[in-house]
Amino acid sequence: MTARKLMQNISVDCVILGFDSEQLNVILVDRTLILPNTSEVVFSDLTLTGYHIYEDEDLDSAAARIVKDLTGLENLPLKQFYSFGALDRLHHPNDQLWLEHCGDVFSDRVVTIGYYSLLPSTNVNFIQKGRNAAWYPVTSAKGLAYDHDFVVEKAIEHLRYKFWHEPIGFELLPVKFTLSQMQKLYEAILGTQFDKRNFRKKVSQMDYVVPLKEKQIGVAHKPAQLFMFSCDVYEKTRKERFDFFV
Amino acid sequence: MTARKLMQNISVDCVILGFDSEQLNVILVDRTLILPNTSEVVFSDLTLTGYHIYEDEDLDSAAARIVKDLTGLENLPLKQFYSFGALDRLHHPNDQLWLEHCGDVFSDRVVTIGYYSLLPSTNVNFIQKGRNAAWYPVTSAKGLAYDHDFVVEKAIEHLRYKFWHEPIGFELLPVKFTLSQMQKLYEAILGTQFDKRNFRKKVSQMDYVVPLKEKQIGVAHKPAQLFMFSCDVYEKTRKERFDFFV
DNA sequence: ACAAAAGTGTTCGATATACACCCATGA
DNA sequence: TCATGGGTGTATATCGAACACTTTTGT
Repeated sequence: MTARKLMQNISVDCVILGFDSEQLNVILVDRTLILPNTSEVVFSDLTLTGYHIYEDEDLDSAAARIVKDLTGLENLPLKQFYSFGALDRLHHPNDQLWLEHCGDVFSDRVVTIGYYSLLPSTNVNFIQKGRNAAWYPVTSAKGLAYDHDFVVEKAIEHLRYKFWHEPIGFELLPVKFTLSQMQKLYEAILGTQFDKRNFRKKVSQMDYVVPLKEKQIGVAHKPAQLFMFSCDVYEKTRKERFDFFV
Repeated sequence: MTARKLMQNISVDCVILGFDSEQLNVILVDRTLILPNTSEVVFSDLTLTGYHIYEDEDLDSAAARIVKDLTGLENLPLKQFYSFGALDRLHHPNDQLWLEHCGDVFSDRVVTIGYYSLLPSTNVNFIQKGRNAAWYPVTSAKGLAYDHDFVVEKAIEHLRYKFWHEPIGFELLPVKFTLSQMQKLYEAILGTQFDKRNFRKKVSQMDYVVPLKEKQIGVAHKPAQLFMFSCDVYEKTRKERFDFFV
C-alpha cells in the first residue's frame, strides 16, 4: 500500500451542529501547540472538524473521514454549503505558528470546502485520538482558529435560510420528540417566538410528523405525546410553492 | 513585476445565465485542440467560463477576472453556489488530451468552485481573445467539457430553489420590463404556468416592482406598461416568513 | 377589420394570526 | 395541593386558485 498524499491547498471544514432542547451547539476540537523540546504551550484554541483532503478522495468522502478521525462519529449526513478562499484566512499569528510546527507541510493558501451536519447534541459519544472534540454553544464559539468564526456564521445563515423555507431540521431532534421540543428548535434557530396553538395547527397539517402511541415518562408534569419524522411521507407529499412574499 | 502563479488544483467555473424573453441561455466558450505541428483538429467542444485561480487572488476576484478574460464582461454579480471535486471530473478522453496539450501544467485532480451570474441575454457584446464565447440555450448545453453538464445542472437547481422562495431574478430581465416578460421568466425557470391575473395580483403587492410612466413602443399590439425593480424598496420591505408547506 | 397581446374583478376555500383556559403528572 | 409544562378552539382578515371578456395598437 502506497502512502496517500494530502492536497496542500484544499481542505474540508465541517460545522457539526447539535441541539439540546435549549440551544444550538457546535463540535469544536482543541488545537494546542506545544513545542516538542521545551514542552511549552505556545497557545491553545479551537477549530472546526476539518483537515486537508487526500488526492484520491472526493470532497464528500473527505468530510466523512475527517469527522470520523476527529470525533469517532460515523454516517452523519454531511452537506456542502459554501467554500472559503480568502487570501488571509490562515494569517492569524496562531495559524502561522501552527502551520510551521504541525508536522505536515502545507501551503498557507488553502481553500476550504464547508460542510454542515445536524444531530441531537445529547448522547453523543466522542471517540477521539489525540485532539479533544466537544460540544460548545454556538453563541460562545468565538475566536476560533483560521476563519472558522466566519465559517460557522455562514453555516448558520445557510441553515436559517433553509429553516424558513422548508420543514427541515428533524435531524437536530431525538428520533422521538415532543411538539414543544420542535417548537423550541425553530425558535432557537429562527430567533422568533411562535404561538403554541398556531404552531401545532401548522404541524398537524404535516403528515410526515407522525404521532406515536407513546408519551414521555418520568417528567414532573403532564407527559407530552411523542412524535417522529417520516422521511418517506415527506418525500411523497412535498410540493413546491410560489411562496415568496411582498 | 513577478509572474503570478496559478494554482494547480483549484479552479473556478462560472455559469452565466441569460434570458431572452423565451428561454434560459448560458455562456459557453469553445475548446478546440489543434496539434501545433500538423494543425490537425483533434476535437472541439464547449466549456463554461472557467479557469484556474492565481495564488494571490481570492475566489470572487478569480471568478470576475476569468469571466472578463474569456468574454470581456465586467461587473457581473457573480455568486458562489457549489463546489465540485469528483475524482473523475477531468477523466473524459478529451479532457485528458486537453490537459496534455493546453500549454500549462495542471494536475488532473482539480476542485472547482462554481459561480453563477444572471443577466439579460440580449444586447451582450462579447470581447474575446482567442477562444470564442457565445450564448447557448441551456436545453442544448449537453456534452460539455469536464463535468460542466453537471455544474450547469446544479446551478439551475440552485436558481430554481431560490426562485420558488424569494422574488429574485430581475437581473435576468431588461432594466425596464413588462409583466408578461416577468411572468415568462418565472414560467421558464420554474417550468410551470401561472394565471395572468393572479400573477399580476401578486406582483402588484410587491412594492419593489415599480410601474414607470412609459409604455412599450413599436409593438404590433397594445403596448404594455413598463416596470422596473427597485432594489432599495426590496431591501427595506423584505420580511422573512414561515413559509414552508405541508 | 383583424391579429396580437394587454389589461382587468369576483367568488370560494384555505391559511395566518390573535387570543385564554383547563389538564395530567410528580413532587 | 401545587408547580410545571401539555394540550385545545374560534373568529377575522388575508391569500391563493379558478375563471372570460374588453381594450389598444399596428398592419
